[in-house]
Amino acid sequence: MARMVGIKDVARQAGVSVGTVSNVINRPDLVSEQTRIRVQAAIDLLGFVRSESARQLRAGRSRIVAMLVLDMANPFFVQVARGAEREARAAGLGVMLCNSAQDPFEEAEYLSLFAEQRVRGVLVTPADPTGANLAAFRRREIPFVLVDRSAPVGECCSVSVDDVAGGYLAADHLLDKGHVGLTYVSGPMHLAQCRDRRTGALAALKDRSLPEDALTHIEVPRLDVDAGRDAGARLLALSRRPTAVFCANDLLALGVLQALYAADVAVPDDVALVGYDDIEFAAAAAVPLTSVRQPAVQMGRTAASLLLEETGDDPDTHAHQRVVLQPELIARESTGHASRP
Amino acid sequence: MARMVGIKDVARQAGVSVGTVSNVINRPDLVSEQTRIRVQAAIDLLGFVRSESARQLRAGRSRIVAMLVLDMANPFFVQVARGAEREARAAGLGVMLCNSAQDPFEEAEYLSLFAEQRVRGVLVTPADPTGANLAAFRRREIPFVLVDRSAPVGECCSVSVDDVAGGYLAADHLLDKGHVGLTYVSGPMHLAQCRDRRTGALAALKDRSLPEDALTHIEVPRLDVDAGRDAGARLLALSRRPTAVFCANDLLALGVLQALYAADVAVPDDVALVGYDDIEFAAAAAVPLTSVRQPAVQMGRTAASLLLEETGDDPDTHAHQRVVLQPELIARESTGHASRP
DNA sequence: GCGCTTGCATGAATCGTTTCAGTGACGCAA
DNA sequence: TTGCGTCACTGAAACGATTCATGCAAGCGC
Repeated sequence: MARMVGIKDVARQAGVSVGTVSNVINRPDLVSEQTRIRVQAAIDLLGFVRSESARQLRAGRSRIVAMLVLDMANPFFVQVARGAEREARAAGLGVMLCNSAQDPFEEAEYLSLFAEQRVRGVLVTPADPTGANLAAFRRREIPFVLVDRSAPVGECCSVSVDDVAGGYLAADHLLDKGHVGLTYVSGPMHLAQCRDRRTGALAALKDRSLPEDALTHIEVPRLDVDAGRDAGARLLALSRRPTAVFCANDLLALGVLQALYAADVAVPDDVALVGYDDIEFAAAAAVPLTSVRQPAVQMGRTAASLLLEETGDDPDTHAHQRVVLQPELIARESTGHASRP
Repeated sequence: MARMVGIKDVARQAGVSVGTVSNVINRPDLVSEQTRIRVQAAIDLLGFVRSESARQLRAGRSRIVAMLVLDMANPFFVQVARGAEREARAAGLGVMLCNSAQDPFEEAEYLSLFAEQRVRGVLVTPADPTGANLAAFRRREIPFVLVDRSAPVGECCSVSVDDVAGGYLAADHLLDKGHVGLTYVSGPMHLAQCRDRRTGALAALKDRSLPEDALTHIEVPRLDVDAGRDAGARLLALSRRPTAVFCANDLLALGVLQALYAADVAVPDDVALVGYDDIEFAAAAAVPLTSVRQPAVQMGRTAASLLLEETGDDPDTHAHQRVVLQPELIARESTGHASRP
């Protein structure tokens, strides 16, 4: 590979100093029109591309923000990423998207990669339940924003969706349809997500004076379609099969739906089903899925813009914020049409 | 933000020269055990993180490979990315994943970002049908590998899947089931993908001495679920509704499936349906989808390893390769069980 | 004791930018 | 003419690592 052409080569070619070339690129108003044109011509002729590493070495930080998500196989996170990416790119920053796959070790690896890269900041949905990775990261003083998690106190910015409200919406909708009990299918309860949605569902029961045990609970170890199929099988094996099911996530719901279909249990006539996230595939399921929509794109956008503010030119005006967005119920066929007494 | 601690600070703290610190980090065997320990202690004490920009400024290239995919909302590409990521990370390289969203302009933006970053290389599924973006990129002499496309000649490496074979598999399977004609639902025919799969389907017809017009064709502008729904509506409106449908992509197939379901057309009894890619949601559809599986993860892995070879320590031993992987048919319920006469 | 090798450590040069104090040249007012 | 300000440009220092020629000391054989 031939030696890279640098700013010096351009300067020689155009017959000016390196400083002038730099000015043409970064502050063209300081340069006379005629020199500007000459330098620009030299740049084009030589095919000069400025070295980002050199400029960030000087600047002390890079023009990249990193994003670390839990599960790229879940379209929900892809949406969040899309929102964040759009916002960051509008501000002229590159986005480095990475997948921790819920593995705290991978997460740690990536965080130290980001530290070495001196990224501008990080958008992260933490995978490590102990918080040790983030604590270590905080020491490096690289700004980060929690995504889809709410921050403990005012230690950092966070953007999340009100999961209690979402759980309430889902349960309330099912109760509206006339069901008097429901089953909650969730992932591990050490996830705040899963806990909060259950809390919301319980609140909906309480508001109708239904007892707490009107909510049965099936817990599976992961939040994907396979786990949903297992949950479906367990549902079908219950002595009293529920008439209403609320899943902590659309992937689970799709798995449950498939298990029910395979067992010839009709949705929504025999069992009504509600998912969570409103991913595209929820609407596209053979029985379109009622789901709690999270403003995923907006979450990504907001997170990115908080990060941009925190890492902006006057950093001290920034106060950490805790943004909580509201979910919305999207009713579709999986919870049926008529209400039953 | 306090000044970053640099290698000089570590050197002072440990009472050695900067060169020695660098050696401790990069070639520990050149340093005596006792100095090594002392330096390591200083590193830990000060929380030193080496600056990647400085080292890549010296080294002339970065330790990041970029990956630019067409559509991150398609789980197929997410799988490919996962394979590539795993391979690259095993070699100690970071992966920067970006989404061109099929927009040639976005693609160009990203490619110049990569050039400025002096990335080690790029894995790319091109979005620009004219090839102008890549041609411009080639001039910068940054190695790249085409993913899910086959390279024109020996100009660069490429990894793709044999789409003609895939189309053949799909059509052959439907014909096996007793159908004597089929409809092909595809995206824009300027995509090689869509063309080749059709070619394969035609070959299958020919092998059974069926006429070419036994294949009808519905073309939609994009390859997503929405477009699939449209295609489904158009299918239903046909005067002679087909008994077998082959979609160029699972997203299309899911859309078609949903449209059929909404119109009370039974799958597979009234219409048999085959998708392409075998994404997770294909198996999870209410009628599990027969699909042509592409070895997505392997494609990513292979592409990454070709890139690693090309950018390795002795580059001249590298000859561009054109790897073509074979697809596989996964039969599920959407094409039914029994054969019909 | 001398020359030789070996093992460790040093410190300056280097990578490609940005930035900033300085240098001329020029016009204008005193 | 001198002094001053403005404009366009220059050239060198800095950023933080890696690398390499060099130095120094100790060990070894003769």
